[in-house]
Amino acid sequence: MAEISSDVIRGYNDIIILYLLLNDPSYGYEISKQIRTLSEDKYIIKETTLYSAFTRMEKNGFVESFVDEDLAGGKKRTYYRITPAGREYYRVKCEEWMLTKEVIEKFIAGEGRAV
Amino acid sequence: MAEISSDVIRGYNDIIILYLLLNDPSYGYEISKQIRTLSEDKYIIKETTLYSAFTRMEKNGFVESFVDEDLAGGKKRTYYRITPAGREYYRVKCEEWMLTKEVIEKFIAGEGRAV
DNA sequence: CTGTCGTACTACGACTGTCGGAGTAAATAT
DNA sequence: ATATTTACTCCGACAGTCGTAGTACGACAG
Repeated sequence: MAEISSDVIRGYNDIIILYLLLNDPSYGYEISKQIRTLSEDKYIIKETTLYSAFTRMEKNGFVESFVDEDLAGGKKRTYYRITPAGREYYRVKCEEWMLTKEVIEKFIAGEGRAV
Repeated sequence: MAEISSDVIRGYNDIIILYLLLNDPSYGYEISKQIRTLSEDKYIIKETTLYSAFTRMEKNGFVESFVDEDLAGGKKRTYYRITPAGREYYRVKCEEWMLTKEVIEKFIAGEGRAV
C-alpha cells in the first residue's frame, strides 16, 4: 500500500492535531494513537514531529499546556488545550486546504481525467 | 482571498510541473505562466522553487533538459522533457495525493461537518 | 527475577524544499 | 531613452520533519 510521505502531509500536521483537540484537551501519546486509528493506519505521525508541533503551536498561542501530576505511579502527562486563536487558525487552515485541493486537482490525473 | 502557503503546496510542485510536461516539453518561464493561469492566479510558483525543482528532478531522472540555441537574437532557452521514470513518478504521486486527500479530510471541518 | 512491551515523553543534529534577494542580459513595448 | 518582459542563475537562510538515542515507570510473560 502507498504511504504518505512527510513532504506531502507537511503543513497539515497542525490541523490534524488541532482537530483532535477541538472537543477536549489531550496529550501526545493519545493524539498519536488517534491519528493512526482515524486514518486507518495510513498515517502514523512521528513522535518528534508531533511534540515539536505542540511546542511550536504553544509558542504561537494556538494551544496551552497543563500537566497532570496525579497519574497512577507518580507518572506525569502533559495535556494540551486548544485556544480561541487555535480555533481560528484551524478554521483558516481548513479554508486554505479547500483552496489548495482545488488547485492541485487541476494538475492531477485520475478522477476521470486521462494521462 | 486566502493564499496558498509554501508548506501546504510543498511536495506537490513536482507533480504540478510534470503535469505540464506530459504532452510536450516546456521551459521554466512558460511553465510558471501556465501554473498561474491554470490555477486562476491562486498559485504563483516562485522562480527559485521552479528552477530548483527542475534541477532536482533531472538529477533523479524524471526530466531531461535540452537547450534551444536558435531563438531569435541568439538567446537560449532550456527545455525539459519528461522521461518514462518521470511519468511513473507522476502516476505514483497522483495516487499518493488521492490517499493523502482522503486522510486529511477526516481531520477537516467543512463539507457538512460541524466544528 | 529478568526481559520485553507499552506508556509518555525529551534532546540533538541532519536534511530537504522553499524562499528572499540580488544579479545578468537580451528583446520588446512605450 | 527607458521600462517591462523574457529567461534564467546564484547564494545563503529558514522551518518542519526525521533518525537516532535516551529516560523512566509499570505490567506481564517466561
